[in-house]
Amino acid sequence: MGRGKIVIKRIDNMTSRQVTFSKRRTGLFKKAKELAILCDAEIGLIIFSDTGRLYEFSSSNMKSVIEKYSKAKEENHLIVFAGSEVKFWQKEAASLRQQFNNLQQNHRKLMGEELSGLSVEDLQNLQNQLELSLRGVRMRKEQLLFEEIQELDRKGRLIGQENMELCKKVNLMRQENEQLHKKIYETRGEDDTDRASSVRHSLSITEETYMPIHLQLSQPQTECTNSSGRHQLH
Amino acid sequence: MGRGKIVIKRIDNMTSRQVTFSKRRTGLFKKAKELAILCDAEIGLIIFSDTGRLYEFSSSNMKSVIEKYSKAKEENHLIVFAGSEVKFWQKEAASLRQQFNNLQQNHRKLMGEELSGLSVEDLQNLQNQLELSLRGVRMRKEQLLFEEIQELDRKGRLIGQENMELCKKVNLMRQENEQLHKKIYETRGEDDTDRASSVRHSLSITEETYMPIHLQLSQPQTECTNSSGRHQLH
DNA sequence: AGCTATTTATAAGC
DNA sequence: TGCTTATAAATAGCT
Repeated sequence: MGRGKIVIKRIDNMTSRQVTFSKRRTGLFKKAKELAILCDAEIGLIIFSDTGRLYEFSSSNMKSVIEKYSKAKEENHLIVFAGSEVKFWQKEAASLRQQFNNLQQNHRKLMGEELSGLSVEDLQNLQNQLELSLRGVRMRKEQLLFEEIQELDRKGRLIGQENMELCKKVNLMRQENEQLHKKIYETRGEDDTDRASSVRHSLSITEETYMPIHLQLSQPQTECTNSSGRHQLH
Repeated sequence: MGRGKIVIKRIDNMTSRQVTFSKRRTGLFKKAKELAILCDAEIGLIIFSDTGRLYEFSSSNMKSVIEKYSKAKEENHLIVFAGSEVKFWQKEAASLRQQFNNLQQNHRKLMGEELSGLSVEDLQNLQNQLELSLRGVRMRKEQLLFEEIQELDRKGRLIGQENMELCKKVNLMRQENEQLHKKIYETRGEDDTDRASSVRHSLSITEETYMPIHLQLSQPQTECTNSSGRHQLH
């Protein structure tokens, strides 16, 4: 039906293939619609172009047509596609649930719950495991505490050194100040005594404040990691 | 295209509707096939007649067309039919896997593994839990052992009593025997001395064997009970 | 089912 | 992609 007769065979020319696709697709949809109306049929038509584009027509609604189709088919070769996938995931879920339950049972025992089904031997093994775990946990905790103490100690020393430096500076400055005061006293006589003494006083307070402070942290060499409440770390 | 023009509207006459359905259905299938071949398209066509009969055509295979359709669609309005079930189970499996992993992580910690990410406080909590579990397990074990000992003790006593009874019986029988021997001796004179003495000897051995045995289990009253391999209880 | 007059679809070209 | 048109194809009405 056209200017010339054609043979039904893939059209090689891409452009004319796409043109033909567009025209015939429209025609097909039109005919499908007509059939549905004329004959009261339920139709679902899905077309993927060679470029993967989806075109669809349904006299009612594609979902229901496909569902109806699946139902009509599953009597013969039951649940082809979806079924197998559903089954796979169901099995997966069941297996996971099983694993989970096993682990949970084990876990409960480790938590000291549900011990009623266990023999003395089982209980002994469980106890051994718990003692092992406990040792591991205690070791790890002590390791952490030890490291934290070391760190604090290091910081303490640094601060101490800084304090020393500051003290030295303060002393130097005090000496310098005193010499300056002397000079001022010698050049100006006695009228400025008040001011000089007040400055001196404030300096002496400063001196006290900057004296090195002894930190009460753990002793670096003796390295005792005794954390009985003395250090509130973390 | 026919002897007369028709309007696209449901055909009321059932016979001609069925005839038209048959003719146009054939035509539709033919056109669908042609489109698929000419334009390299993937087509799925599902038709239900008004009587519910299924007719289908697919250029490749209906299952794959529907699957492809579902995939293409699920981005928009999520998975049509089976897809929803699959998705449900996939979610279920994912959730279970998550739960399982969480529990496993917890479990590893209780086993004293993978402690590196924990703070001192976490470790302290873990230690407390383990100590609690350990106490529970030890208590349960001791309870079981205690019960077992009690049971053994009870059985030991029963056997001891049984032994007593047997001893009494043996003594009674021995006395009876001795009296019988006396009688025989008195009536027959001295010719049977040999036989009598031999019987007496065997009896004296038996007497020794059946003496009450002292079990060494826990002392209830004073009821000494000695089960060093001689009684295989339980 | 087959026939065929007629309508409809569409190939080719622009 | 849209329009035109000659022509192939589909099919309505009939048998």
